[in-house]
Amino acid sequence: MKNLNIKDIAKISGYAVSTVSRVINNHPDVKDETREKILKIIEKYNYIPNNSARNLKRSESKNIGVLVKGIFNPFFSKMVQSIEERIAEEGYTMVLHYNDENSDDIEAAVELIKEKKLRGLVCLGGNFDEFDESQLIGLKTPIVLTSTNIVEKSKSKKKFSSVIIENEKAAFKAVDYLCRLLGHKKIGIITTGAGDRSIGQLRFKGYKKALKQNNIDYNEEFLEIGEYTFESAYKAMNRLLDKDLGVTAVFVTSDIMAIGASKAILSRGLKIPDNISVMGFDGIEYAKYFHPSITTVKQPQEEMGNKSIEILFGLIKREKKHQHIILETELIERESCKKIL
Amino acid sequence: MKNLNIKDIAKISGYAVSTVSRVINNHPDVKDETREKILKIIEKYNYIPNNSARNLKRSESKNIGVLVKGIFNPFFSKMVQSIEERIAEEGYTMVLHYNDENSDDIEAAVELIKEKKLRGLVCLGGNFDEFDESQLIGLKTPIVLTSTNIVEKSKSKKKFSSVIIENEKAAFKAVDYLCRLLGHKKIGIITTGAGDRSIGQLRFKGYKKALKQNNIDYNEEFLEIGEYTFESAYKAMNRLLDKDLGVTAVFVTSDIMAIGASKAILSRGLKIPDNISVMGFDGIEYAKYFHPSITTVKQPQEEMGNKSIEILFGLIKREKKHQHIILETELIERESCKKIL
DNA sequence: AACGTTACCGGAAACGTTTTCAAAATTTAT
DNA sequence: ATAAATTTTGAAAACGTTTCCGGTAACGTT
Repeated sequence: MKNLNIKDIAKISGYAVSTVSRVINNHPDVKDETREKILKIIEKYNYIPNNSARNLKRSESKNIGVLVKGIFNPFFSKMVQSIEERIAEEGYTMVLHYNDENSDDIEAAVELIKEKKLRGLVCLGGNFDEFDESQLIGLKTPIVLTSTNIVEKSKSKKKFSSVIIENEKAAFKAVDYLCRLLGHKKIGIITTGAGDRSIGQLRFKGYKKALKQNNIDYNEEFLEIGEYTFESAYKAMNRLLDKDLGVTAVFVTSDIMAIGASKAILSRGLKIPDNISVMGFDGIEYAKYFHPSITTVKQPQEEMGNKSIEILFGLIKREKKHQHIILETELIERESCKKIL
Repeated sequence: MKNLNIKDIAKISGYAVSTVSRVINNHPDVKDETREKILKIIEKYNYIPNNSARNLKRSESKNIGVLVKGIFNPFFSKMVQSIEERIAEEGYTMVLHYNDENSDDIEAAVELIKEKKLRGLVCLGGNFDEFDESQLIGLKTPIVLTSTNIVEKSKSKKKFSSVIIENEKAAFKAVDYLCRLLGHKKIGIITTGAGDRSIGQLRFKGYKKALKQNNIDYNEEFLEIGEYTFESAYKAMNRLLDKDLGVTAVFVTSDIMAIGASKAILSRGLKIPDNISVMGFDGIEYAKYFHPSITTVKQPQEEMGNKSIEILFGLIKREKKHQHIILETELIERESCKKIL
């Protein structure tokens, strides 16, 4: 029992192929009565239009790409999930691609678009700062950059959309909280460091700014660099502790890493927050269920995902123009930070 | 500068369309010299074949579906990632679909296959026990079921492949360890409970069997049911604790849940493992970095992913038949369990 | 009654490939 | 050298849709 095609349906129903086509695309030019009839037959014979043929004909696919940077960060998993939902709802299909830590993101994006004939692309994370916008110039495929280090270039014609948080500002908020409200003076930092304008470095800037504002000298001994993994942060924290600097707090620029760092602290028999306060970043669920639960700066994940896909569809349907959206973060006070005595 | 098609390349190169087609599909029937020439031109003009057209013509796509059950379990994220890699390597594209907790998995699978014209499908998790194999009967699309509750039906013609662990046995191992090696007698259990033959229930059986083997009576007060989330396990553990049964250990049938449960214990000021030992299941990375790190039964995630995709490609290329593979689990001793005094 | 509109429908030409079949070119055998 | 076998190529027919371009039928208007 091979799959039926539109011709079969046409034959069975007694109408022409074009009419059947019109009903599946619910084109207005068809009488209600015949629409009914044809739909009934389609239903009965369980006919599913061949997508390749459609796409070929329309020379466009119903594929939306999601390019996610970095391995295994639950921060993204959640977003991917809700994005997939929305994509499916709209009748599109999601093609997901992971991009490893050290590959050129913009290149991967362009490649993906061309190869998979994408209708749109959302990039989750990654380094998109100093890329050459001219690479995007031929593409009519809309791109939205989410949770990246992009910064709005004032006058340039927008070739993409973005939805981001202000990393520097958010980091400032976190560290300022540590200094000003909780009275810490010796604050370590564990961040990530690929590129001068990477997210990790942006957050690092916020850290320094907060120190300065609170009249604390920055000491580069307090800085350790890691990657977005438990393990690397665990090691980084151990290095920091080994230096015996007497830090009373540490700002870790991702929750995953904050957990790794906390584990290192706890494993040495130190107490959180009694001996050291730990401040995370991201707002993943894990952080809440660590013990002690981790104080963090929450990025509005759901909103970021929703907004991104909303913008993307606006673009695809040509109802809207490119936009740059900045979302607010929220400091969530939990158990891992406390006032210094 | 619109995209070139095969005709353009043919024209430019001076060969016929069919010859160009042969070189892109590296068909043997073409002289090395002309292959070279044509490849050079393809390269130069950056020609990418139109997938829709190919698929249409070959009446098959290069899409491989991955249907993952349940929301947000890092246990799966990792597998998805490595699966995606392998799929991409083979020149296929992954279409990922999440299936929520309470939908019919087999139905979703069949739907997905038809709609997206999949070349193969791997299902991660889900309930596939008592499904009607006849639903698969028309499909030539190979399916491999991974990490599901499927059990090999002896004589039935295989309509699918599977790669699983023996849940009951693995759970037995965990609980037996608690009883026999560590001397616990009052052991709570938190598991999941959709359906009588769900994974959670299989593990529950292993729990009961271990108790029996160690001459411990099963008391149904010791059982709490939850879902695969931190939150639900957190609550379940609190319910269990509220009953004041004097449990000295608890077996939680997923690491995510074990963490939620641990958090509940710790939040009450109880110590792990001094007051209560916690045994997890799955072997996700987070369990290692929780404090105390959680003793668990590790499923070989990477191997499961690799094996699944290997089988799938064997099937797609018709080099192999359906297989049912059972992988071994490993009990990883960490800090959360200790001998009873 | 004749006309112009409008609503609905059908025919057929694309879309960009792969593949079959046969022809042309080349090699090998005689 | 010629024939036979082999390798390499080209022409053209699909694959299953969408859509343009007309055509018919039904309707209202004068």
